[in-house]
Amino acid sequence: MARPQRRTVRDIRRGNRAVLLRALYFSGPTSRNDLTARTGLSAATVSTMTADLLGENIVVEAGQVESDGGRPRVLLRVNPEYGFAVGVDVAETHVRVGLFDLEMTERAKVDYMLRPARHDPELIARHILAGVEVVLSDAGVSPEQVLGIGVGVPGIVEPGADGVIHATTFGWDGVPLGALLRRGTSLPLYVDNGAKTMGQAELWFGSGRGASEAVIVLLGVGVGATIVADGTTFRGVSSSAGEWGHTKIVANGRPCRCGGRGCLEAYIGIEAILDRAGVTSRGDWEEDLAGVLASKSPVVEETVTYLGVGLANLVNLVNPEKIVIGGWVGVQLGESLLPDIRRATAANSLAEPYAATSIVLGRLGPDAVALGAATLVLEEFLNAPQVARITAAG
Amino acid sequence: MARPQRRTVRDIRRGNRAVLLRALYFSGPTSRNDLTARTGLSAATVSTMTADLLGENIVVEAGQVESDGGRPRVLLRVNPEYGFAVGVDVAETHVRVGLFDLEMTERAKVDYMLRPARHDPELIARHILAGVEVVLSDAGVSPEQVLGIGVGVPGIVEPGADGVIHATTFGWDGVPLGALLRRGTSLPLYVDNGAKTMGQAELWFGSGRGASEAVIVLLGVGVGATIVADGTTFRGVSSSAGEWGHTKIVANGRPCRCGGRGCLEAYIGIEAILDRAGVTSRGDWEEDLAGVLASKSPVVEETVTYLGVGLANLVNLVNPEKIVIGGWVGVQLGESLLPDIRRATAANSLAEPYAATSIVLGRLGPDAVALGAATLVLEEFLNAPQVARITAAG
DNA sequence: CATCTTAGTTCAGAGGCGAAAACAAGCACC
DNA sequence: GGTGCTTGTTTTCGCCTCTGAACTAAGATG
Repeated sequence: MARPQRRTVRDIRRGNRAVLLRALYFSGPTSRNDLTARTGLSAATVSTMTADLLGENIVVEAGQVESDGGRPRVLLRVNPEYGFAVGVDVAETHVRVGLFDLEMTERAKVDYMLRPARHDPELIARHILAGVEVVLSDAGVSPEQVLGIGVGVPGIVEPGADGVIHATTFGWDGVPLGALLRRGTSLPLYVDNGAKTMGQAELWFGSGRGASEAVIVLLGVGVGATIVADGTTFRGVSSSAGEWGHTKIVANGRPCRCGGRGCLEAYIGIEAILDRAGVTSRGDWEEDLAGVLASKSPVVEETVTYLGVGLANLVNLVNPEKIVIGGWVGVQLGESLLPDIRRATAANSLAEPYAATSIVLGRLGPDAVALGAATLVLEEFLNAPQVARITAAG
Repeated sequence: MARPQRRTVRDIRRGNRAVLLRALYFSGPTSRNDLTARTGLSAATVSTMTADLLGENIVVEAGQVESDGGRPRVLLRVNPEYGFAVGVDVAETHVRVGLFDLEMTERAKVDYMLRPARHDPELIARHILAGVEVVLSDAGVSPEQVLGIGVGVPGIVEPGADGVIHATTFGWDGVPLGALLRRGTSLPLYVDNGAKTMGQAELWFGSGRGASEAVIVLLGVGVGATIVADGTTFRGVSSSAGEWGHTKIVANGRPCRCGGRGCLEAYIGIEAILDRAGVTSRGDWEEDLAGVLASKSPVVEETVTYLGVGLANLVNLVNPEKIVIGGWVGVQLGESLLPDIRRATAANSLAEPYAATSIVLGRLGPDAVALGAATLVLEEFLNAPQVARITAAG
């Protein structure tokens, strides 16, 4: 029942151009000849299309490589300075703004600390807008060169132009962050859930690279997941798909801060782990968690079991080829306990889907949220790179 | 990271043809004029394309309708007799083979009872092949008119041409049913999990009609789900996605026939319900369940709660616009308890995704498995209806 | 019967792709 | 250095698809 759209001959060009650009982007420096093989396009088409892209400065030459006996291949690659993307991570404790070139190399960044419980939407919007100006001037990039701004936020982001957010932890219920930002900038905006942007980052540049069906889970203060179907983030009807943390693993179990009972997050969220271990934190959760892990307390094993149950449910329901465990809690747990986590998952999932899944740790650090947010911009660029742009760089 | 394919001008035609045919199929009798509006194609294209389709007998005229003042519109529709599809339901107690025309009207059917525990693959394959011959001759349809055979089976079906099946309840572990059938017929074969074919049927012709993001759950002896993403069944990497019945809702809970503990199926599968109610069945499960429901035993409320938890997990994780409850247990429960089920689901899911979801009962009876299996053939036909076929009908 | 209205068809033109020919640029060898 | 060989890239040409516009079809109306 998929609803295909009508197509016209122009769409072909656009689509093939995206295919070509993606191949170029992900294969690194590549010759035209290789591109015909990789894309399946004819040499003629590759030739004319690369000529266009070179003319628009989207693609640049990148040296030559000799070919045994014949004319050397000219290597091409996407011009990393054709444009830039801003990635923003709005977290509980800080707002981070990063500027990335098209290769996703960070060119500048700036942090704004948030006083606890100070999550005024206006303030956050001001931080973001100020941050954008700062990173641009730090890196010497002009606004015209920026392809867009991606923002990762906690909570659920409604689909639509206003970027309306529901984030219980912030006390935000229906905050139109996108609209607030729109007042201060005319650049394209992409607002998405932070777990999803992190997932996007791991999918494109981290441990999930190349996977077409995957789940990237984020274990931190909150617990979330990004479900990737057919290579793209699965969003569901109102963009909240992947709320794994509040799926129930114990009917009528421990109370959760969401108001429910028995949520996964109520067992393996960092606060839950510490609580179950009887630790009263003095502020440094990472240290606290390390202490629990070192203690050989039964809480560790229980945590692994609960996580295994949660992961197994994903294995059964989603049947991914890869599960990436990210977030700082996830990585800290996984470093020592990955085999146990795998075992616990296997014990709770069906044999066939479990056999098809590999469970790995995330590779990107906590900056992945901002990187992933910038990747939203990159994705758009790779999908529809047709607007001719004027750049000073090159 | 979706990987688009290169396209050539020919693909446009194929794609637009599919768009047109789908519009024609789902809008019923439609004029060319309406089709231009519905498909977005130009009148010229619609004209030439419908001429082709009429010439191939895929589409036929279906009367006229006057248009105020001008030339009357000629109505067109898909020729229901252009081809036929066979749908097969392989269940624990029987094998059912149905023949459907393109409008999915059943033209003939035949049942083969299976003795309990008699699930020899060869036997089942023979039943299916014999059944195909029977329904064809009963309906007076020749094999050349059949577009394909869809088969719904229990258990997990590996992707690939051999249709390899893992069905614990049948004692099948790696049975290549597709290959077995291939020996006896040269018609196109589509083998899929029965819960998925039922889901497909509800999605196309039942309560799920028109939904793009949906979940169709099947409650019966087993418990399963079909996850629909962007209008198509989501299969995961090895085609086993949707194994909802063995997701855990009580870590370390009741033992399940799958060997695990705390599976949803161990609470709301029919055997589990009866067991929890202390009923020792004398064979008629439907009656037993009716008895339990009438008894006002606390088991009923518990069952609703467990189901609510299971559904809530789907709401949170998948964020569907619609959940369809199917399967005979599902319908029997839902008939009296749907409001309670909704309440239990709401209590265990996040507010935003719950608000976006409507929970409804399935509309199609137990025949939906075979119908859905036939729909696999129909789907293929609507996607790529390009092979010119010779038919006697029309 | 002339005119109006709406439906459907035909035709010319633009834009796309691919096959193959042509061109480019090295290497090897005499 | 010239000649042929090999491989990479560009150009040419034919075929295909879509669309807009002109055109034909068919009924209603007065």
